[in-house]
Amino acid sequence: MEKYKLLIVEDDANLGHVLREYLEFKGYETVLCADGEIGSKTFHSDVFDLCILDIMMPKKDGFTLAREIRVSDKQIPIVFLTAKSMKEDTIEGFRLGADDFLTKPFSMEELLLRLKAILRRTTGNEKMKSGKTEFEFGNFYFESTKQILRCDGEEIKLTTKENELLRLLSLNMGQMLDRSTALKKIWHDDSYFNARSMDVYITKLRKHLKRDKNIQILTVHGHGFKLVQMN
Amino acid sequence: MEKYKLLIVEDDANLGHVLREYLEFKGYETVLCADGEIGSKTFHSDVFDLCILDIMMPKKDGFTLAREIRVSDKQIPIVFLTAKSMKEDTIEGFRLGADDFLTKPFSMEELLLRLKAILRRTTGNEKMKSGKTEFEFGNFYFESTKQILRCDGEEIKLTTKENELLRLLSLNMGQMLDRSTALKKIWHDDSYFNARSMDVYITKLRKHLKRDKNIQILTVHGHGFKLVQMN
DNA sequence: CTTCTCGGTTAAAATTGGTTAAAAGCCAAC
DNA sequence: GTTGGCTTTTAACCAATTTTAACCGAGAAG
Repeated sequence: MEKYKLLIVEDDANLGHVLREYLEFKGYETVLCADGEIGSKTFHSDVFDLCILDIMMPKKDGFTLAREIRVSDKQIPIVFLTAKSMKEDTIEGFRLGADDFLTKPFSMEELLLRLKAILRRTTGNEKMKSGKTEFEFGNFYFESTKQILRCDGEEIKLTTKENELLRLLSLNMGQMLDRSTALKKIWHDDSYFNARSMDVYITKLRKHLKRDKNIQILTVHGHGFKLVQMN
Repeated sequence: MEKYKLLIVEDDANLGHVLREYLEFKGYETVLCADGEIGSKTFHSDVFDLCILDIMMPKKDGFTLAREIRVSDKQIPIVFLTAKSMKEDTIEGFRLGADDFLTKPFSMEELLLRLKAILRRTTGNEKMKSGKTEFEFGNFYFESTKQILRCDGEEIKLTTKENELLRLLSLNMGQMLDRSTALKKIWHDDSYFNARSMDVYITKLRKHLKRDKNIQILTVHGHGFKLVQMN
């Protein structure tokens, strides 16, 4: 059984520590970041199922971070923690696609209940992201831990980069995968040459995916790519 | 029952001695290092379950050491000891993925409780690392203390290096083993020739592992290797 | 329609890894 | 000490992966 992976961004070391301890004890995998900037870097270099963001933080506040996160990921649930129950905050937060709000102080039990509710809701749609390693689409069966793409009994061995790129595309099946998101997660740097390199790998993947013409990588000009099933 | 193995890095000889004495009495195996540099060397040449690092130390402070440790091992729990309850320290520590903080003076009982909590949490995920000497995967049974790899009643005698490399891979079954981590732990130095030597041993291990085609060493280009079970 | 940017494809270059064999090192028996 | 067998390192060559480069075409903007 896979664990959900949570990104916690909280500058109060005590609260952060307590959150982390409690949620890990409850069976979640967590990554704790001490401010918004670190939170941003961490988000862009890993895959999470949910984000818990404090609003008031040094360097980069929770709303700004959420806005950034939404650019790369339209769906990931975001829960805000806020010290005062300011109405403006609440409104702006929901506008950004917040999935929940907790006003400090809150009980750990309450947080847990809400997380469960959100994950139950979203898991229905698209399943756990972080731990997902096997995908099925068209005639393909893709096992990313083994770096293997199967198609009608045939076994295609993928190289490391092919594998990572196809995994990101599969995680976002039907949705657009942003160019710079992919570059940051796989090449760890969004530069001209890495972008060209990524194009080369898109070509390679398209060649592999030719085995089922219903599965295609569409390009969203100026923004990214999208893995889709045509039927 | 195996013992957990703790790395203690503490420059105060008295405190270090007390810590060591107490924790060994409580059933842990410990290695005590007197400064950050020795701590670094020791970490890279053995396998531990948890690190206890003093922050202020001569030659190399605890944070710098933690940063180094995190490069090779993203998971190992790190507990910091700090003389003053400086907030900056705390924040920087958590950023690095600290699992706990203790401000001196602390009671041995408190330390013990916290260690137990952390080890209970992490042992769930990935089991005790340091003391594990026997592994089972596919048709193989690998006894690293005896340097023997068994497969269907057949007994393959491993050389020292083959044995150490297979042990590291087995400890990280399914996860990537970083090239430089392996080089530091087995060859004690990450250099060009040692890297080539390691490649030779990967070839040797692959030959041995051919007996069960479901067990494979995958290469993660530019980063390392991964022992996986294909079914 | 023209121009400019962005992406697609292919091939060459650079880097990294795999395999084999020979050389060097080590250790124990004689 | 010397010999012989085994382990480890070095070296050379080859193969795979990734990056860079060049060229071309499609799509957006004016």
